[in-house]
Amino acid sequence: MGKRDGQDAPSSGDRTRAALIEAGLKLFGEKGFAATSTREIAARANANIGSIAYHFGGKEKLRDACAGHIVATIRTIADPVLERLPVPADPATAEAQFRLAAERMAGFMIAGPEVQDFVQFILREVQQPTRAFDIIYEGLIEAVHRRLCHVWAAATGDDPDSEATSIMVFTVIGQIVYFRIAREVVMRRMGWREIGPAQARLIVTTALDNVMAALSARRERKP
Amino acid sequence: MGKRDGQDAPSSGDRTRAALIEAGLKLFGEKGFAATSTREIAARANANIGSIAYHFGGKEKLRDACAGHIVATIRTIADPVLERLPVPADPATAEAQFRLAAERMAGFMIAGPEVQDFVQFILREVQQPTRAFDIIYEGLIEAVHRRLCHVWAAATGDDPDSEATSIMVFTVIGQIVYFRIAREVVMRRMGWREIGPAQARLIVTTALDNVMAALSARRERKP
DNA sequence: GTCTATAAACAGATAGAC
DNA sequence: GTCTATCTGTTTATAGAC
Repeated sequence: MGKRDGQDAPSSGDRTRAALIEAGLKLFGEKGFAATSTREIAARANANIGSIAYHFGGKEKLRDACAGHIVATIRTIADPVLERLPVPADPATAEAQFRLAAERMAGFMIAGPEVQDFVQFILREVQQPTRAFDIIYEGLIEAVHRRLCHVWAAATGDDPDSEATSIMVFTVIGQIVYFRIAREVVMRRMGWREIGPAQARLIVTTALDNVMAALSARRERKP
Repeated sequence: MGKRDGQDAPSSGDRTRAALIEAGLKLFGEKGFAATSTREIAARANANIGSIAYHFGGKEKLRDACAGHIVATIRTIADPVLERLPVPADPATAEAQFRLAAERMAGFMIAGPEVQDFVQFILREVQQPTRAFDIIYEGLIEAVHRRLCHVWAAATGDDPDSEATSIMVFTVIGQIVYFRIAREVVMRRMGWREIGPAQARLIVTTALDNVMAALSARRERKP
């Protein structure tokens, strides 16, 4: 049943299971958990209502499974750079790596439509945490933030575990995440009909200018 | 009936109406619109279920009324500085005013428990706009952002209506708003049990350092 | 494993007594 | 204006046929 390793041909049950997770992810992210009915999820997954109880044991446990799927998918891609790549000792190299990481995160958050479902699901959990939040926090958010703290510290000479460094990194993340959360506000105020590549570039450039200005200021203060 | 001016003693109907708005504001902000039942709202307001239909015409229109109440309440306090106070021509004064505005906004967003219900309600609308979002955007968000753009422009010499200025101001707002939205993430990562005055001070100081560094960098580039 | 039928609880809206 | 009773539809969960 696809439980021994990832090489078996997916069984019918596995396919239904995956379709339910995908549908749940999309709908929970789009409309919220309470506003999404199990009927709607089953319909989108081309499955029946009973299958949610059969495969997961209920609506809430489907949400947990969605969180697990997000963590597993992203870590498959990100683990090499998140856990194994050494933090550069040279400040200039660390700065370049921090810049690159911020750019990647911005691309992920603002533009990339492939992972839009992931981002919306995560943001809802961040704003209103459930058990699914624990899964995402422990499996993803903490690792990303910790990594960024160490790279930032290598670039500035600060202590990677200090409160100041942690908060500083959060302000960087905040600048990026805000444009996803307040997407509608930004579009309306700017008169944009979408946040496409051109708009994302302006946003990322501005945010990175801020980050680099803060980084320089911090380095000058402590030379 | 309290419709002629604001000086009449509030009638029984007015009191029920106000209690329903307050309860709706709180519950919609806390749990979300879909997850909140009209029965729950009526119970919290010490009113009956029928009163929501009678006073507002339904659950959705109660949400609109909540948005209207937020706009009216905040503008009563903020209008003098938002609309009537002239933008300072002197860059140094403008900078000080921008700094003060950012501090106020941070206090409002992060600490102030009096308006916590307002903030949570607004953030939900921002993330998933309904008709209530239109009310808040047009009555509040646009005015605040426009004002900040003009003060920023006076401090830097930039064009207040340029895209660059608008986005720059959004990155400032984003740094502050993020700590409210991702409150749980920050608390968990920092090992904080609350974001009280001491924590808020650290956050605001860090964010303002960033803003001031960006402002200086921008001014040096264009002297 | 899939799918249908149904149970039991709950939703929002409304009619009508007071 | 308040409050109760009730209508109509929807919700999740489950039992059981296939």
